Amino acid sequence: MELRHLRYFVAVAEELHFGRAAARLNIAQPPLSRQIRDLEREIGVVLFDRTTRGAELTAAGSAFLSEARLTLAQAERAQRTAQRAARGETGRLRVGFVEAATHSGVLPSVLSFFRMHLPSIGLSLFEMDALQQSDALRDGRVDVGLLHSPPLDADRWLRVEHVHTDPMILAVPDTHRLAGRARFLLADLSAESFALFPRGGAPAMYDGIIARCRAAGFSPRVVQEAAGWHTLVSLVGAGVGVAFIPRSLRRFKQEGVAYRTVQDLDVNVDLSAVWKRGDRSPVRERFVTTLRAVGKTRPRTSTT
Amino acid sequence: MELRHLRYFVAVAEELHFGRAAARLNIAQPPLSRQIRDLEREIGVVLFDRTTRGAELTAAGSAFLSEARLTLAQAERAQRTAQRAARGETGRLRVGFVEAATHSGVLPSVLSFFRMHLPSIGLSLFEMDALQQSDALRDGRVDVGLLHSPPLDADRWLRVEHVHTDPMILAVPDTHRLAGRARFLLADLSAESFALFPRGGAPAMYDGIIARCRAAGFSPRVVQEAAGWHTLVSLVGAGVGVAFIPRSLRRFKQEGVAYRTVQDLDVNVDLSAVWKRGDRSPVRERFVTTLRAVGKTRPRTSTT
DNA sequence: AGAGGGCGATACCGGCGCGGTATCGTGAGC
DNA sequence: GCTCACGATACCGCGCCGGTATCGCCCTCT
Repeated sequence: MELRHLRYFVAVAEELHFGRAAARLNIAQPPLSRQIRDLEREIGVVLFDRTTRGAELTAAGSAFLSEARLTLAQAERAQRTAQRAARGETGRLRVGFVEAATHSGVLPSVLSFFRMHLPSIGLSLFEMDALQQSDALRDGRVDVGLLHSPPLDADRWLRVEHVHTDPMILAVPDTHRLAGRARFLLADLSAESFALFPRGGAPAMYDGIIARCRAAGFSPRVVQEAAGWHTLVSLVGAGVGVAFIPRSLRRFKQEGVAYRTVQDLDVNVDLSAVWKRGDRSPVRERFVTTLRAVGKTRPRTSTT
Repeated sequence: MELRHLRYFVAVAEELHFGRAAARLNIAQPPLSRQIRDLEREIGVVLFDRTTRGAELTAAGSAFLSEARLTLAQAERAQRTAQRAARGETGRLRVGFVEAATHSGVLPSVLSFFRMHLPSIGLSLFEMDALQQSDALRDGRVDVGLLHSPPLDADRWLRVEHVHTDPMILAVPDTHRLAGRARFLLADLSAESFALFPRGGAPAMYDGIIARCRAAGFSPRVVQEAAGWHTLVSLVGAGVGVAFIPRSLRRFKQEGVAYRTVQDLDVNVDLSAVWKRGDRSPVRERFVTTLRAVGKTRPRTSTT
């Protein structure tokens, strides 16, 4: 039995007339008669009572008709589903992301876009640091990662695309002498205590900060390491010292903490998407495309 | 797209290996590769990533797989449904019947048999007299009728099959002189008042009764006509007179009514099934077959 | 009652497509 | 670097689908 038989059968069942059905199917009447006969022989059931003025459904034919319609509809749906999946309009995507993907507004924007325009895509979100993302990508536990700086061997097996940039600013206790000054330079921080993220999470950014400080004539005294930007801000609020944080965190108001721009810092917090080389998943491509569009529009709203 | 494509696709998706899938399908590998390629071209979607060690599903292929399985299952179900309908194991049957079909036990037996062995057949029951059944059959409102005597023109367009026979007995008020006698003859009723069913409902039976009475030397004095055996019994209970009823109604105990056998009455209440000539409905055939079987076994329990 | 028309079935033919064999291209593993 | 395994490609033959011509039947109309 083939779908052709079902299509022909439904046509005859609807017309109750072999000639008209054949015309509708753009074939001649004799082949149609033969196909119906073959169908009847194959399933071993007489589907039509042939009369001299047309054809009428037998009880079995009637039962078969509704099931045949369902089958054709299901075949149609199968085709459409595959096409939608190929266009990345349906499916599932597992995303690993660092905290900054959230408060930079990038991830929330993408999520709301997907919920709005691609509701039949299921997004699974996993907050993890850069190393965890690397492992998860390798093991196939996530399809795409959002992190600050890609692993060192990224070129070998990953594709990386820069998505978003946030300038670094300084968080200081609001009782701190610098909180009272409108503008100051990196060199003014030479005597401060710093809370800083561990180098492993984003080596390039870490090294960039250290290099700028050395250029300003000092080596920062790190009194506390902590992963997570919010944690750093909390440490500043607790009086541990000052901390470099992405500018988008300014929206996070913390008791006892003021945010200040360091004029000559010139270090950025980058956000990049990474995925396996050769991954042609349309949903992943759709996700990255959306990230790209969001990265273009986001900065105006999130960094002002 | 044909079911063949889906069958082949599912095989490859399950084996993830064109060669093994081809072996399972009992075809060679190259035609299989071509069919899959044709399928991909037709729906415009790449379903497999071919590698040198086999094949793996793309995201779209994965989405297509489950839908393709559903389609094949639905096609299978369509076929089985038609076959079951052809064997009369599923479908709907509309039955017209006279009251006696119920209390003779014939209809209840068939109903319980269907409920037990053919639960997926829907039976619709319509109590109606012989004339109504004739019209309903003609209009296609019912598929089969159960009545006492078929319409006069039955041979032209109906098939009739005798199903059940019940001897006629007499219902008398229990205060009646005859109620005290163990045995009596038809001639003993010559002076009685009779409640009788209208001739239209069962002409043959009516005429039979009249003829037997005349043969016994009298013409019955009908004081009340009424359709429905239960109604006749009620009239007897009300003292209107005596009435001929089918023996199976003895089970119906009515205040003030006694049932007696008239030794030389020898009139039967027949029950016949009727349906349209040329109706090949398997469910109807199944119904009549069951009636036949029940008619064989019923008499022992219902008429004793 | 006979002729005609409409319908599905049958007979037969031609071309396409399915499935076959032979072979190639390629990537992985020893 | 050779070999092996796998899918792709090339080409062929036959079966099946769809075509035209025609038949047989039954209903209708005159």
